[in-house]
Amino acid sequence: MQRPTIADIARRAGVSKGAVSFALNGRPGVSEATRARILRVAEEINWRPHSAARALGGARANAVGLVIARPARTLGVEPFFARLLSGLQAEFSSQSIALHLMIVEDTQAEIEIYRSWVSERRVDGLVLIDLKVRDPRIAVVEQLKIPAVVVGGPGRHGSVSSVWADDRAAMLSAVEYLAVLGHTRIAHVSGLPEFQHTQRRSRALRDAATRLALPRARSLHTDFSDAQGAAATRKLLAGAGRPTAIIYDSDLMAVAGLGVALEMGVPVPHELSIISFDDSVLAQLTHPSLTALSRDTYRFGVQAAQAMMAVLANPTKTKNHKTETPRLIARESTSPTRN
Amino acid sequence: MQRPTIADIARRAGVSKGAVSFALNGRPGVSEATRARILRVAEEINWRPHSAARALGGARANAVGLVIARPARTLGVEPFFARLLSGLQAEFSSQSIALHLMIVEDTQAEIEIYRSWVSERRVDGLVLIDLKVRDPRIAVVEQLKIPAVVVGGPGRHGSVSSVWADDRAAMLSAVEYLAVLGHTRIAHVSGLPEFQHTQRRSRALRDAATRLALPRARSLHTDFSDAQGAAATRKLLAGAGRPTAIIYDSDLMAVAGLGVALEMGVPVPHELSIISFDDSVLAQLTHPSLTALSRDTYRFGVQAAQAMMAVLANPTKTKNHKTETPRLIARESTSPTRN
DNA sequence: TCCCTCCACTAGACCGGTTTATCATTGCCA
DNA sequence: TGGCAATGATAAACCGGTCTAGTGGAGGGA
Repeated sequence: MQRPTIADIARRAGVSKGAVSFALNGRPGVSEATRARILRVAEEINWRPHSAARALGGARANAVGLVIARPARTLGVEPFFARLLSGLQAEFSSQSIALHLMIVEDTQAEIEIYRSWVSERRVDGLVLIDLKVRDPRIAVVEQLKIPAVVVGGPGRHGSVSSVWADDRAAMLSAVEYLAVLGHTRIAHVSGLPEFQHTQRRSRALRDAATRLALPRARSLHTDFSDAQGAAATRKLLAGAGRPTAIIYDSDLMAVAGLGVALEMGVPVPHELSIISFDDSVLAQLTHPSLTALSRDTYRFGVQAAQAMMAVLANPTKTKNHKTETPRLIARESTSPTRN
Repeated sequence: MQRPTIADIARRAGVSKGAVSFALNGRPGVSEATRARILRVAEEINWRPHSAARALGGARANAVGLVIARPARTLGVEPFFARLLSGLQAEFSSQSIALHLMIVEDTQAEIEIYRSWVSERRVDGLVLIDLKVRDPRIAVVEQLKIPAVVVGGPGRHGSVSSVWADDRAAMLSAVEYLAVLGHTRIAHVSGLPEFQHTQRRSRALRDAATRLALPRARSLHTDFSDAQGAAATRKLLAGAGRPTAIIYDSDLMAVAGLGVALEMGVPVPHELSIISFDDSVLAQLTHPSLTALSRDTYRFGVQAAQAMMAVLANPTKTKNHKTETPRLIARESTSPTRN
């Protein structure tokens, strides 16, 4: 027999298709005895649901969509994505939900994909990452009426649930730590300025600088690449009155920056302290190892997935989940100023 | 109006559903004039195909499945996966094919997922990675009659297409390079022994050792984690007659090994040369930077995707695609022996 | 005993496409 | 002019489920 269908089950069990459907989906309408018999027959002939047929009737796709709008190569270089992805997937897997993944060039293409996935019923929900300032995707998912979770709030994301970490508090703790060590000239090599988390970090730095009366606390924007991270470092270290401490928005850039410093003959940590705003093996394997604002990105992914499943279960109830604040792990790349 | 269907188009264009279907799929059965009119109406009411309805009729799912059977966390740590994934996805995206991704615990679970995806028509094809010796998945995909591509042949993968790199030649080039530099005690910190590529590399090392009359050419197996890479290094360096060169099966382990060597006071490259059997920023950012067998993993992913699409286009025609052989890029971690 | 309700189950419509069988025209050739 | 094939289009079946309206029979209360 080709692929068994519920009609086959119905015939063998001597009942109707409807009864089989009820039995297989655990809903009332059949007696326990009949249900057991139907389930046994289904097992016997190794029946599997046909997702397409189910979806036609308006049922779940059992998949969640994730679109990444960055150059495809960065996915491979940036550890953050891979770890987030594995956390997301691990949690979804436990509910047999697959991840529908696509990498596109820009936000406009991302929105197109959302529209087509939703209209084709390919996914039950969407996970949005890299929340931007005035992000156009928010309006789109609200209009499409599809359950969604934003990774990286809180911000203006309307009625959409979010999962976020307190970047501001993390940045403040890093600056205060450096201030206690005697640093006054602190620089920040940040990511793309249109991202909300980049803005929050930059703003936190400015606020802390004002409060602690630190001069020259400035943020240099990059595209998150190691190349631009290195270039920013070179620029910072070449100028007069160079910083005694640099905070990098990713471990990749921090490692690149460390390389530049050593290459330029600036000893770390003796003349330059380095903090990475993200932790991974990368930060731990360098010499000196990097002081980092550490959080469990894998777990962050797990929490995002849980938030998604909560919204799927009850689309009307949205919520902002605050996750653990990245906390400073002091390693070898920071020390008191010599002064 | 709710979601427009072809029935809506048919009504507005004054034709039948069948004609609309023919027109939209560019097949004969309608005149050019009618086709143009139908397409215009479809455009007007912003019609999108309903993938589920299509799939019911036996059409394409426009998605390819990838299951990774390793602990979810390694996906985030191992740069190889992420780069492969981005290459795959980039190529698939160009044909609007999505990647259906799932991470599972073991091969058995992986096989279960294959069965359910295929029977639910969720995917048009499968990409298999981490080919093992006598891999049970091969028989499964052949039995399921689903187009598949194995990443990392050649080996016993029956009628399934494969994409592979010549690990053997790469390993030989690395060993010969070390031999020319005067190294005679060469060790190999490898990955899981059940993987075919691990075996090919170990065997190539043994063969080269025999041919070049090198004593003590041995392979130590690990699980690819940085922890086991470090442990293997510690073991190698602590013993008497320690190796003067170590080849690591991944850049992650190589970086971890480098850390151990420096920690144990073994200067690199003066007393120990290190080669990484995989290249990435990781290998380039360390000090000293790592000599590596480099290949474009992103491109490897692109080629795997192309092979997949070739099989999708013509399932009967399978082929083994050999990709570029990793070539040695000499950096700072290798030098002649002092002798 | 009659009527009503509840339960277990059935028949069949339905979801949105694809595909096949059929039909009406038209054009061509003998 | 008749016969036949090719063309353009239609109606209806079909894919494999879900879901709703409806049916028959058992049980309970008056």
